Amino acid sequence: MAQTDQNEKLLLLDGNSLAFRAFFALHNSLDRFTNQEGLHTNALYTFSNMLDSLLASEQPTHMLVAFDAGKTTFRTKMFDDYKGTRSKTPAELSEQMPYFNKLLDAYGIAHYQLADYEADDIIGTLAKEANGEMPVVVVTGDRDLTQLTSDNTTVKVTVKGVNDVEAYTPEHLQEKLGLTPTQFIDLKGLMGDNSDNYPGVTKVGEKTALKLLDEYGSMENLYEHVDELKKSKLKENLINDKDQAFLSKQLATINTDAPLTVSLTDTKRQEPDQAALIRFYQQMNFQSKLAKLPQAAGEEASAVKMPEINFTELTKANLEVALAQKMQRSLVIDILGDNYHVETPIGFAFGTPDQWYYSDDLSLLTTAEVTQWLNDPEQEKDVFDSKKTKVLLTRLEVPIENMSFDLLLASYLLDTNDNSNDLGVLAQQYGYTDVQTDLDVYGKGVKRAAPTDYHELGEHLSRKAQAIYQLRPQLLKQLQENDQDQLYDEIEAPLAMVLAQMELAGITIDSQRLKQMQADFSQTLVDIEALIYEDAGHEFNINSPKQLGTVLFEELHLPIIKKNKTGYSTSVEVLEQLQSAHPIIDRILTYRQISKLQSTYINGLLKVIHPDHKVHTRYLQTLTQTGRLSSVDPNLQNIPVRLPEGRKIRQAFVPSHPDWEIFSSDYSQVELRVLAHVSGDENMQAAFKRGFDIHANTAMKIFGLDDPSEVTPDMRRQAKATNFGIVYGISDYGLSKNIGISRKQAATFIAAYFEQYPDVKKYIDDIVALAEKQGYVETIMHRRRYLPEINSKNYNLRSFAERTAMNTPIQGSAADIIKVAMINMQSRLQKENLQAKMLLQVHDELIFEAPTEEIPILEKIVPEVMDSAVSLDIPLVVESGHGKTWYDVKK
DNA sequence: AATTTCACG
DNA sequence: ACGTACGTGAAATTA
Repeated sequence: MAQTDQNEKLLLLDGNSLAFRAFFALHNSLDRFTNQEGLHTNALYTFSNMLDSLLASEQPTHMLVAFDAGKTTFRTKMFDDYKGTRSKTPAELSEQMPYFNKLLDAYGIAHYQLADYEADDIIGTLAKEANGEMPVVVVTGDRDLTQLTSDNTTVKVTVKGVNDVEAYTPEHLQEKLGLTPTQFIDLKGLMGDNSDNYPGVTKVGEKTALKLLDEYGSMENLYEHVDELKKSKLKENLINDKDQAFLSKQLATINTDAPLTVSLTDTKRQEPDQAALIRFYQQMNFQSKLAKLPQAAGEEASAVKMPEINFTELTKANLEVALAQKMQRSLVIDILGDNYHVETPIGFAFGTPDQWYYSDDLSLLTTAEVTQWLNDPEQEKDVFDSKKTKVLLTRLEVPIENMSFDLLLASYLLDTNDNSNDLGVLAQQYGYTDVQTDLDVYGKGVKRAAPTDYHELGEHLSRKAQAIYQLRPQLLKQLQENDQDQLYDEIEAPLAMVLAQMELAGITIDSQRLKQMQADFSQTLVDIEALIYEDAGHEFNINSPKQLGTVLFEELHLPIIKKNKTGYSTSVEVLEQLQSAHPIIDRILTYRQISKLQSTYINGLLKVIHPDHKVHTRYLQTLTQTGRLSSVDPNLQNIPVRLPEGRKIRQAFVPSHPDWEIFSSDYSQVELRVLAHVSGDENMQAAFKRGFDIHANTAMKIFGLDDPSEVTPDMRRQAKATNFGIVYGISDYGLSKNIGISRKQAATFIAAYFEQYPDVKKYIDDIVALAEKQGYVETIMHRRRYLPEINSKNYNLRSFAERTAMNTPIQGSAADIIKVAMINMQSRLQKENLQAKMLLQVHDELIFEAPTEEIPILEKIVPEVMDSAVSLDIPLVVESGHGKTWYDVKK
């Protein structure tokens, strides 16, 4: 036997199966992946990424990609209907198939197909040949190939998408299914294969087949003893389908003696042909792949580089010429990081495709010429992020009007999934490839900086401006086609300006108050720490779930309630169940609570206070999948309120002037009201129209009570959880876990709920069906969320998509409503000439500061504006409160 | 960079 | 037979 060379390794890929996986991995962005010739490229793109990552992780010296040769094989001769029910390969994939070989040639990787044989047989034959020569790794999307696994061969099967693989060795196969590789074939023989369309034994699926094999070892032995089985349907089926079973087994068996015209030596990897690779990437429009090529090749790539554009430096001398005519222009102002409240721009560019102007001299922005242009409501400005642009210019004390197109906002509305904050990435997705990403030009981490070459900065800024200009018509048209132009024009675009003002206003922090709390908490933490160490018998890091797990479950031997990926779970949920078991638990819970407040809220907030004594959050308007805002740096949408200790943090949020107050209004039960509206459920609508307590009302209904007085607090609590559950896309298991009842009882609740609110049930069923049919769901304002996984065969993915199909129209419509209210509110404050300022939004709540004398006015107009934001079948109810600090705002 | 935990609606 | 609530952001530890 030949000596096994430690360094040699053969990698065999199942080409067709992986091409399929690659195609469907990016199926939802199919139309974004086309090249200049209109060829779809998604499968090729994913496949080439897959190659890169496999080459890096496996480092094979030998490699071959096997493909199926055609429709007919020796198997179809044995069984006419073999793969007979396979649906036709989508045309968008077929057209890509010829290019896989070109790609592999450029990579220097062998590929092979053989008439009458499938890719499996080629792989099996080569794997056998390599036995004793070098180890083999097979990568496929098809679990059937696990029959090839041996001491020499590992079979990696893609789990989801293309990046996750499950590695099958004989040991793993044994562990997972209790089978040897040979028994796997018997498994297929007994159970058949739906996708390959061979039958196996009637009514025998994986479970039954595994049981039989566990008992009898093989199909042959099973049939020798089939008479001994006791009389049953199973026995009958086994006997009747015996021939079918053995035929299926034959079909499932991979032929490891295929008459290949290639051998192991032909699979040796060749040097990649860089020039061919570059040509291929260019033909396919894979800009990101071009960019990642090694240096030498990269230079070659940029030698054939992007088309020319006209850009020149803006100076005092050409300023007047640059802005001479009134016209639509695009404008780009760049900073290196994310925080436009503190960073200084590195440069800007504006103009039209005829001529772009750029500069890093910010003082040019404050010249009369530029200011006049920016401030002219008759001249349209196209930008990438209008809120950011507005804030940066405001900080430079330059007013701006009429940013009529915001590429970032528009693309977010079109598809929340494929949105990106990097213009370069986004432009590429829309097939516009003449612009680099910020990552490419500015770098990342400590190396992030403006290019040393000023000209290069100018080109990048100009190309970005050009991309905005060129994408505008395309995106506006798509918005119109989606019936989303109102959502853009009347909600998101004006909201961006409102948010800019709120962020700029900021909210004042009483840092003395925070520091005082900091000192108190420090002392408390030291005290509890000592007690915990005493309980444990030694010191350890309480903040480390790992160390805490060791102390609780190995040293103190407390019962293990739940595990996670890395070990024992120590979450509140678990600790609460252990509370009675040991005094250390209560102390840990207190420690956790205080240390959370200390690190996230006290220290966290102190870190981000500006010299004006305020924090200026950034609202991310284009992030969430539902249309909500999110808040970062700091997050002001999760300031503690539920527990009394944490709630005190709110005492540090104060008005910016003495004799002013904090004022706040929130919607009462918006999401359930939205549900009542969109479902049209009469019972639920009646409860809201009559002003009932909705949770008590639900309690009466599901517990079958006649009078609200019979509702106990616990019944109301359970009904409330059920109401929430419905909004989240309920399951009996989830509800039972949440309110601590049995699953069966939870199921009864849900059934009673649907009986009492029948149209809610109907709505849930209908919206899922609609999502399956059209691939997306919508809010009342036509905000869209695509759910590509709604028809997935994977139960988890599909279930998740179904729950989001139910939840998104509700959460998203509530977001629509408060956004409208915010826009109306801002103009109302201006119209009434009030000093009051809108400062924060927390999903269903708006927070203001105002001189004390304006509070009575706010008490009238804020609820008025909020409850009239949209007109629903049921009224919207708003509750308000005010006080010296945010803490003192009680409703 | 990933994981765990916990704060909010 | 299977594994579950929806949407977020930040801090700390660990790898």
